[in-house]
Amino acid sequence: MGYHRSDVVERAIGVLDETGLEALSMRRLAADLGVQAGALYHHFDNKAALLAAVADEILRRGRRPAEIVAWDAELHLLCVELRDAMRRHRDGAALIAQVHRSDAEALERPLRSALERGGADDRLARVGARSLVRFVLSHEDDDADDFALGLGLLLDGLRQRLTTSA
Amino acid sequence: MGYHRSDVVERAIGVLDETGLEALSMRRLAADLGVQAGALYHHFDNKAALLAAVADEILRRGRRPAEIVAWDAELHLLCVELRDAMRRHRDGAALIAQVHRSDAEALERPLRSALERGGADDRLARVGARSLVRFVLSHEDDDADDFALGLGLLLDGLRQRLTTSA
DNA sequence: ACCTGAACACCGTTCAAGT
DNA sequence: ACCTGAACACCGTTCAAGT
Repeated sequence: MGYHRSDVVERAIGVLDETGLEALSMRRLAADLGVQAGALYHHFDNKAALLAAVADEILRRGRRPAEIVAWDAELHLLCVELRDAMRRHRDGAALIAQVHRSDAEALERPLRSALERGGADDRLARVGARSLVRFVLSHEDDDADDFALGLGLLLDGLRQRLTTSA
Repeated sequence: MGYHRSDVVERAIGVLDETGLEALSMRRLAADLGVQAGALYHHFDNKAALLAAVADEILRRGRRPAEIVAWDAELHLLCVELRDAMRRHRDGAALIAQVHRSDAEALERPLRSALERGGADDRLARVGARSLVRFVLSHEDDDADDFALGLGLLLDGLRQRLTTSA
């Protein structure tokens, strides 16, 4: 009766939604799966690796199909996509923020690409992508209008530096 | 031989600097003070209250004298002050961010005042202050130039909404 | 008033031993 | 290959009992 890595991840998402990030312990998850806590270490090096896999899966499920839009509209879409994905699960933002701390690259790359497409140099692309991702991760609880307003501040700041009056 | 609330806070800051937030446990702190862990609960309701007192003290020590400057310069100064205070201690940003989650008001109030002075309505003042505080708290590790650039994005976005072409 | 000692109900992680 | 059982080294919090 094989149970696989993906089963662990799915059950972890279940525990997350039911009881929150704080209660998502290796022991609790193992009990939920009907195994000893130690057994999980055959599938994941440690808890951080498990949480990274959970965050990955949540983001994967939230991915939208590619569209061809202007660079600033693309940034907006990517931020909304991230926000929606993390809000689909209890403590989703806290989880993704935690994982993001040790792997910022994955989350920021698509935003950096959009910024470079908009004419940003390396530094502005890096700083802009980072600011946007962190903005989204830290505003999970805000209502949609406040989120849009705050995001607009950053996007306007970026437009001001990138728009070649045309 | 009385030891007081303030002694606990000061030793907690010591432990923070020496070993980081993760190692700052009630047990570790108590051992450092030469008492049992339970004794700390005579001075603080729980760990969260202790951490709040520590964050308070760190911010208090970082406070600058009041100056009379333009609203946007004030925002800049407040953000730099917060950044400097939190960077003075190991995991300072993580600690202050944690405390900020359950008491956003205290940290955001001075920024909101500056924004209102600049002509912001309630909503823009609230959203702007929140975005700025969260920006600062999430960029502890960045170098000063990247911080200034990211902060500039937000400030420009705010100026664009508040400057009455004069 | 303040503290000890001891308990309660947890953690993440490791690892010999089993199948 | 995968899991159990048990251990190791921790947590935050409570509370009767002591001074």
